[in-house]
Amino acid sequence: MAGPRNVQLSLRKQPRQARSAGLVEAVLEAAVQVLVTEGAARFTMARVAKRAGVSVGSLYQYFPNKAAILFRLQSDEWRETSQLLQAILEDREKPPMERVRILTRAFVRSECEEAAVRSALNDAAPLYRDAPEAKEKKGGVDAALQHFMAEALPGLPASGRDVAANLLKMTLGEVGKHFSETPRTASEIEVFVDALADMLCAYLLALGKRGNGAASAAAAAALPRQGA
Amino acid sequence: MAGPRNVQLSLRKQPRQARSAGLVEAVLEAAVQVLVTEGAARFTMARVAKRAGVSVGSLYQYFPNKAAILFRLQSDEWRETSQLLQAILEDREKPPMERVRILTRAFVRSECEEAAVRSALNDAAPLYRDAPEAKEKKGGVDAALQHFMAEALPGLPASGRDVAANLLKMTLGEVGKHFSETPRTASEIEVFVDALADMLCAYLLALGKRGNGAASAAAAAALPRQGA
DNA sequence: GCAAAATACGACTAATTCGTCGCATTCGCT
DNA sequence: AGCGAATGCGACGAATTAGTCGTATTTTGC
Repeated sequence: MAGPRNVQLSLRKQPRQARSAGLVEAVLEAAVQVLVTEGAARFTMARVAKRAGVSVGSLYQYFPNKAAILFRLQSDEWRETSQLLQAILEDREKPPMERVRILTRAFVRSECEEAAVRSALNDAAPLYRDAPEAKEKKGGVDAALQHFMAEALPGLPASGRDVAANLLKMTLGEVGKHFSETPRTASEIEVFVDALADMLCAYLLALGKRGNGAASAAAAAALPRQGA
Repeated sequence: MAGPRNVQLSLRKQPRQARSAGLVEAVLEAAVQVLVTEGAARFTMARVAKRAGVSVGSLYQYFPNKAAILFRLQSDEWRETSQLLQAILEDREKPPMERVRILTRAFVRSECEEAAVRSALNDAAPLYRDAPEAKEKKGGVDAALQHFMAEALPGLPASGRDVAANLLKMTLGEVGKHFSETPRTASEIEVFVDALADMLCAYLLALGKRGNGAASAAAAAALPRQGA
């Protein structure tokens, strides 16, 4: 198998003074810019340091290695979009299907707005993907999605809802990745986002109509419930 | 932006003698093994040469650079799955929705069977992604998909069919990628593949109903929900 | 103001890796 | 056999880069 051996992703030292906190901020900002302007392959500690107006040694005061910086950037992105999506899912004012539509729009839009960063981060993902810290970091929306599915498809057994929730998350995430990787015009995006939302809604509606099918419940039982 | 500058992906020289043709084969096979056992990051010309029992210089006789080998592997994969999917799409014996289901199954299954190679190739993709040769190489299934959509959704305008076809391809491809990257048990895969097929079928059916009820109503009736 | 701790610096090392080049070997052919 | 072309070889040069370490500077607590 593959995999770098540097598995330390957490901060090496907490910044205690104001200047060091500022330094960390500057580094993260510079890292984004290096990623965007140079691409993942040319993302280098030296380049980040130069762009941040800081020395290489200072970088290593707070980040144990290159992967740690990239992982931090990815984590921040995840947290932000996670909150965004969560808020949409929990807005009980709107009917479920409309929420799905809004969610899709919001997600793909955000993916496209920051396409350059996301795409470069994806390219760099192998560097931190196998680290233990990275394993559990993505479960922000899961709980909200669970609740949403329970609300939208009450007739379905919990196992079936889990499958649907996972499929939804997976589809949205992966297709979103694709959007960040291949540039499109605004109008193309509009069209595709609508189609994507159509697809997701059609699936959920079909599930709802089918109600609690025995067959799907049995099949879904093979899947481990998520959460916790 | 990003991007390596080596844009030469085609063979540097055609092998004219039997031994050189064998060498190219050995190299490609060794490349796959290096990719699988060492991962994309440690994919090196020296390692490929060693594994193939060949010298570095010989590698460069036929491949202008590292990216060329990787691109060749990717192209071969594309060609193979392309043919597989095309055959399924063109099998007019079966009703359209069943074809979608079979297609989904076949695609995800192939993605999982060679998960290690595919995943590593994806990690290495940035090396050859931006090359001009890579731009147009993926259009193998497009024509077959067009025909299929025309057959399955005759009531829809051509533009709508194009969007749907693209969304289908995109979804299948990206979700497939996800399957190759995150290992799962066989039963988990079964469940997800069924759900994915459900989603795609639900989408197509919804499109059919919206566009023109008559022709696609027949297709709707043929929806096989294969549980168990 | 002063000592100790925190922070910042950047030259340097060690390692890796791409791709070349001149020379050796084998093949196809007469 | 023997000649030219094709093929194979691998040491080597050049470039890049992750991460360290001893030293210099700044801040904090008093």
